[in-house]
Amino acid sequence: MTVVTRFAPSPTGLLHVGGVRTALYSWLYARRMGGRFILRVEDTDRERSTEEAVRVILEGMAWLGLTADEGPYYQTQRFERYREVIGQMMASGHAYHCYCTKEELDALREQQIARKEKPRYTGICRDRKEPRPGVQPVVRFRNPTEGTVVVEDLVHGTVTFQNSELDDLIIARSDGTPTYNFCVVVDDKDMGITHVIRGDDHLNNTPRQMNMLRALGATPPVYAHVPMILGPDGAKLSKRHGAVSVLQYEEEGYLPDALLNYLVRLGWSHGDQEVFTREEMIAAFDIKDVGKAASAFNPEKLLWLNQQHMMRAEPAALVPYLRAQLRRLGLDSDDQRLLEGIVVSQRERAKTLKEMAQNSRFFFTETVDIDAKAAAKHLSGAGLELLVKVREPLAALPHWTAEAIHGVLNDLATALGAGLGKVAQPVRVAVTGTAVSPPIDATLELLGRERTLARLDAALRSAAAG
RNA sequence: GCUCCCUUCGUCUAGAGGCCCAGGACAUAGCCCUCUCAAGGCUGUAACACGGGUUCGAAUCCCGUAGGGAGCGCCA
Repeated sequence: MTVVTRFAPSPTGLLHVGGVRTALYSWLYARRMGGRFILRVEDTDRERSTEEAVRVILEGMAWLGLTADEGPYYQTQRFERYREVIGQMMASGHAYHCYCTKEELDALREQQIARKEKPRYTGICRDRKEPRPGVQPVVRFRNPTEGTVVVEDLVHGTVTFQNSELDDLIIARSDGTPTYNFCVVVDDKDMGITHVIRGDDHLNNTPRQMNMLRALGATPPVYAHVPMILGPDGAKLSKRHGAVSVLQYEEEGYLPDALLNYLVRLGWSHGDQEVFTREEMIAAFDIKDVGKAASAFNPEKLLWLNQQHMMRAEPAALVPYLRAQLRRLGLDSDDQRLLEGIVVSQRERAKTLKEMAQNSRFFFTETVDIDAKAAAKHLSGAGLELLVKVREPLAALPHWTAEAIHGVLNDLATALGAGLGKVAQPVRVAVTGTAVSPPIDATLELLGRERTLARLDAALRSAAAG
């Protein structure tokens, strides 16, 4: 049997890492099993659903490369179908009209809470034959009153619920629109979902959904309820910590594969392996290995993984991401050799592509502003003399390569009886404006001879002027 | 309140009765490497929530306790 999974977000808030992880697990499982992955937008709550949230879902999934084999489907476009199924259930007696008013139900709930009981609908209208004048009824599902519902959950194991704990939930509001738990059931059945992988906040909904599925003559799918993600502080994900749109991570310069890698390891592991390519994830992932406990989001580890992915990637593959970040800084270049060179020399000193772009500004500007502290330390008397001494041999180099540049600086250091640092730092400051950069030889090669010499001259001039 | 779920280093996890005085990773401390910053290497600090059982033997099985979470809506 072909595995069919789905990701069914509701566009009432922005897609964040919690949602992404359940999407990832569903996607991975489908890929691993050679099945299909469906995207379904659960937008039945027209009040709270927003276009912006839908956009983030679609763009976020695209950015992450979690491509769906089917969809996106929208529940708001399936109302016809839901009405039809409600009709069937009414006809078969699996559903009935309930004429209790909201006020009556609220009162009932209050009484139950006062009595320290679990608030629930008691089935007042179950056997009602006549309509109640002036009240638009809702439709309720007639839940079995006895026996148990057993969920064989792939992550939690066997979970048993008593039917007596379940009440008759509303499947259609008085205005005729269907409710969430009902739509899910109809959709999962119609779309042939074989494995429902979702947040464990839905575990309590599962027995009702299974009962409805059975009432419709369907066999319930296999369920896997994955734990939620907590903020770094161990509390529920908040706006302040982690509950931001996934697209925020793109802006911050994270690689989609790194985010996915981080998320897949949050609650799942495969031996001691920490870094996974997409293919490795697919090959190694099994929903059965997912842990049961909620886990805290750790931004530092994400950062580390992002760098690991940058260091392992094909440099050319990172160029488009780097350019996107550069453009944000108002910089750009189509010099592929330069961009790849920057990637190679900067990726071990940047955790994100944003940081890489920021650290690489000096490659793209005509001139540089020299950091005052760095100048004071490295461009004082001795430093300036070095700039003078290094200028001529650099200008005279037949081939402008890192190797040749290294030779010049090394020879000079030897001649002065000093370490390479004595020579490299003044040059670095003059040329990059700061005391930190990739190795000086690689930096100069990428920068090019003209700009190197021009910056040495500029540094000497401004020192003379100042 | 009721029902359901969860509990190994600060964090993510390995561990399915002896291989564990608990392993890996991030973070953190120290050292090494070194032209800066990194990256990398090495070393260290650091955990089985608690209490009872079962067993020759328990992080692993059972029972409680505590703590955390979710659900209980004409929200999803």
